[in-house]
Amino acid sequence: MSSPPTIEDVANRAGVSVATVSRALRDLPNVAPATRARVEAAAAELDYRPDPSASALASGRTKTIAMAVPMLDSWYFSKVMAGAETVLAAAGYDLLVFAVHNDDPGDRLLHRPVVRRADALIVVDIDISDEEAAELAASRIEVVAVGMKVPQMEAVVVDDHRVAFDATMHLVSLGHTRIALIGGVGEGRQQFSVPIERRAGFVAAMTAAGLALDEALIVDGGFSVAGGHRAMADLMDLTEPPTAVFAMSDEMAFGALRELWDRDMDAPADVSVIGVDNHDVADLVGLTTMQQQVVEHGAQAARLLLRHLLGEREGDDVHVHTGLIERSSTGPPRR
Amino acid sequence: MSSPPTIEDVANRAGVSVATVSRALRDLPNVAPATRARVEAAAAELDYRPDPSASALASGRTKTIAMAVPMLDSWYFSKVMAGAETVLAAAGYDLLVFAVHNDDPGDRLLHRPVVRRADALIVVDIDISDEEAAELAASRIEVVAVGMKVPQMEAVVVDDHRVAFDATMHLVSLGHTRIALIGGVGEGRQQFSVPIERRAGFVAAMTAAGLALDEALIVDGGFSVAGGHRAMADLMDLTEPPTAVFAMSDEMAFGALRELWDRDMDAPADVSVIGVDNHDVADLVGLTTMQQQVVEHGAQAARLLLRHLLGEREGDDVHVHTGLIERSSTGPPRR
DNA sequence: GCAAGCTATGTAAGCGCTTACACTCATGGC
DNA sequence: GCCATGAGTGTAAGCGCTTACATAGCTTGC
Repeated sequence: MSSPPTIEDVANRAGVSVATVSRALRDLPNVAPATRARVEAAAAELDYRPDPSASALASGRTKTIAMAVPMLDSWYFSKVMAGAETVLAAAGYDLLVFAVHNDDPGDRLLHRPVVRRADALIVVDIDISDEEAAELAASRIEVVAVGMKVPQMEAVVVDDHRVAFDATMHLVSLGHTRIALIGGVGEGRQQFSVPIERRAGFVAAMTAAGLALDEALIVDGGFSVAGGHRAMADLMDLTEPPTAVFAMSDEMAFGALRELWDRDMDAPADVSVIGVDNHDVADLVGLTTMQQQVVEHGAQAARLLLRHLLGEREGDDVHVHTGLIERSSTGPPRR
Repeated sequence: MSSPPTIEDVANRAGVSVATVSRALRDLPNVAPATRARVEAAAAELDYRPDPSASALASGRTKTIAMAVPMLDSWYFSKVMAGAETVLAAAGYDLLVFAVHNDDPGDRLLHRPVVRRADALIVVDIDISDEEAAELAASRIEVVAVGMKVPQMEAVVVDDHRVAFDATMHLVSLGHTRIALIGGVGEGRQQFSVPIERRAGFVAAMTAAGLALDEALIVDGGFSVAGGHRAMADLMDLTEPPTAVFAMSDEMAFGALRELWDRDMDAPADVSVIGVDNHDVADLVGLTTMQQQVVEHGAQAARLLLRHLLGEREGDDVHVHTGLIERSSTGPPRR
């Protein structure tokens, strides 16, 4: 007998029907304790594990959660993924991950075969059109968003407006008046709320502080180290460069720092730099940042989803908080 | 009709049998071009996508690859994952990821239900006993290892002995004689070849250089920033601290640098530090390192696996190479 | 012109589960 | 003592595909 044991093998060995085996092994009621024990013993002896495909086909539930991210090899997404996986694994769910490139607008989530494999979907920072959101809401699949806000979809949300406002205000309070923003919207992404909200928060803070808004100081860093590097180069090439920079992510801030060092400049002596995330190495390079509990974002999304799958839908977003961590990359402007 | 269309709906609409639909949609031979076109049109009109569970149950193939890593939120693993996902997605396979904590020896891979969902398994830096390796080899599941060498299992391998030898020799060539090793084996991991080989390479280089081996200079950094930090603290507290450190990973090297800076010391002025990986921020902090094409490790593993699944098994490991990237964290010892 | 050999298609038997429904006994209230 | 009740178990019908096998129609060679 080389192929794996089936439920029938277990039933024969335990001397009961397959239905009883199915019930016993899934802890359903109406199974006599003695029978349950016999079934469990038989299953253990045969090293039986139910076939997930068969189980999914018969029950309609896959016990799998899919997770869509713009890219797999980024610090933020791997943290979110880790947080979700821990919670899901504990609940007996498996995690199917896939990348959806935000710059490919034809790539509709629901058209991905992978989504059919899952009971639910966690979307992280994916640009979703209203139309697609409606399609998702109408589908069989439960969806929870992380990071961005999509109409009708529950989410683990950061108050991005406030994060940006606070970060900018930190620079303002140090005395800066010429403050740049390194953000990123990118080509295909229209609805992606994170950069939009953070930009709005930045603008609100500048306005609140009575500071002029110079469009030349708002540049795109594509949420990557390399992008932040380039963006900072552009800023420093201006005839009147900024004295402080708010980067929408630590990775872009790293790139910005790198560019300063390339120019034999330093933070905060020449330019103050603040990021968002509290990346693992932010501490190492002394980056002031708005801390996020990123692993917790994933864990919360997973918990929210599990509640949905149990039918408890209270329709409330989960709000996660941020806070300023002051390190050595920000300080008063040079006079 | 709220539930998704089935193959039967497509068959009715196209006026053929379900068998023909199945064949037409999977590009099998012996389908008349006109019929195929009609089936494809019907499928498109209904927005039909086959149910993966049903397909898996009937065919025995899930079109899914599972990937086991010690943890999801580490730079190295997320890169490997990304490399594999890109290749697998292009071939129509989905990626199921899960964490196997190396310090839990009771956690056998084959006993994980998740593995039953997959046609094949990529294991990355997982501590696998010979017994478990044999069990895997005998199973229905194809397995490819990344990073570590397991008997009977094809792998994407780094010549870890050489990496360590070369890194150590770089320090030796700069004139260092008191060289420390920050590595990591950890409790439960007995067979995990990466630290074992790297340690051997370190020892070989020291011996080749005619240098004394001081066991006090070999410390555990657990392959994390925090662990490297602690390890470096222990080293610097020695009555005779090292003048150079070889850390088995960049993340541990970052921790080591951090500890130096905490002590108002610097690399390479006080201690030279070299790592392995060429982590995204290694460049930023000027870390000398042994470069690895980590994304490529995952991609190669995926390609190897796809070949296996097509029945082409040539039994050859894929070797990936490393090279020294000299930056500012290494230099001659202070005299 | 006909058997042999194709190609194109259909028929139907599973794949290994879950679950609605039916059934058999105990048990208990009256 | 009888019927309603409910706990424990079995029977069997799917779930939506894949695929071995059967069949029907066309070529082709001689």
